[in-house]
Amino acid sequence: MKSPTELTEAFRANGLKVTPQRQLLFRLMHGNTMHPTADALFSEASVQMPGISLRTVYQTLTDLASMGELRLIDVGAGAVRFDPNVDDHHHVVCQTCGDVRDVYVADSQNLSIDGLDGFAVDSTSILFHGSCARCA
Amino acid sequence: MKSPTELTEAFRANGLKVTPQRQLLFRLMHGNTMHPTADALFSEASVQMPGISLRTVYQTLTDLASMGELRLIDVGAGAVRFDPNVDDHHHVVCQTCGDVRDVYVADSQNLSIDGLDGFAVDSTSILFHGSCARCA
DNA sequence: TGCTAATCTGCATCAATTGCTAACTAGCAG
DNA sequence: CTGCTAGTTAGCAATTGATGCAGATTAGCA
Ligand SMILES: [Mn+2]
Ligand SMILES: [Mn+2]
Ligand SMILES: [Zn+2]
Ligand SMILES: [Zn+2]
Repeated sequence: MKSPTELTEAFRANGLKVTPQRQLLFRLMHGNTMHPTADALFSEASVQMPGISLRTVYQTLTDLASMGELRLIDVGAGAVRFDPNVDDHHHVVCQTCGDVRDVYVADSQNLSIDGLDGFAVDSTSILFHGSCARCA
Repeated sequence: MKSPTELTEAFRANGLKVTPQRQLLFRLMHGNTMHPTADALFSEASVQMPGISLRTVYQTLTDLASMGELRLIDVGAGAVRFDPNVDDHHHVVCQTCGDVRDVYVADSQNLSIDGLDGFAVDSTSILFHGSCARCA
């Protein structure tokens, strides 16, 4: 994800306005490695800006995602996670505490795959399920 | 997934009863490659057994899953899919029509992975997103 | 044939997300 | 610096997928 300053530019360039709510979310997401849910972000944002709406959090995250600044991660349980890391990477989720961490997989393109005939693949997501060090 | 006859045995062995509703669902799921949702199965089941409850469909599918006879597949949009194929395999989903097909990935254990330190991995799911032949 | 624990149905509830709209405001034109 | 207006926000309703619950029903055994 771009920096808050760069996002300010990018939003205005797209005819979108830069509001205090959006700037706050730019800051909360920038460099965030927690893979937070919309609701978790809403809680954090509410500390600095009481009265901000959960709806606005969803809205802004969706905007950022459609601009390619965020990725949506579905770990198969509960709410979707938002990820400012748009590099090619994958995830591991702890099935006990729900923590999500980045995983980098080399040669994920060179897998020997059977069953993709007729399919044009756009993207691949690899999700590891397990137990983190703390929950071991 | 075991055959309807074998499941009848297995259910009784576990102290579970074998009802007409369950038998119907055993039959509908056996060899089913559609990766149906609970609701899709409910529709199919309702044809042969009007009045069957969606709640019963969920219940039975959950029972089968916890007996290891079914796998739950989350394709990241809409409802969970149920899969009688419990072999080690993965999936490709058409982002247009939602169709899900089996994919077999060789050497998925031998991936060169960075970021799993401290994590004990139980399972890995690989999901390919794309466009099927019909929706191309 | 009768008993009883398990099951089924139907409805309430829940969690996550999206739809809607009146009030508000960023950002530009004058 | 003002006023306008398209875009945004807050708050609440609605939707979707799934689970909780309880009274009526039934499989399976004595
Ligand atoms: Mn990530
Ligand atoms: Mn499958
Ligand atoms: Zn953990
Ligand atoms: Zn398709």
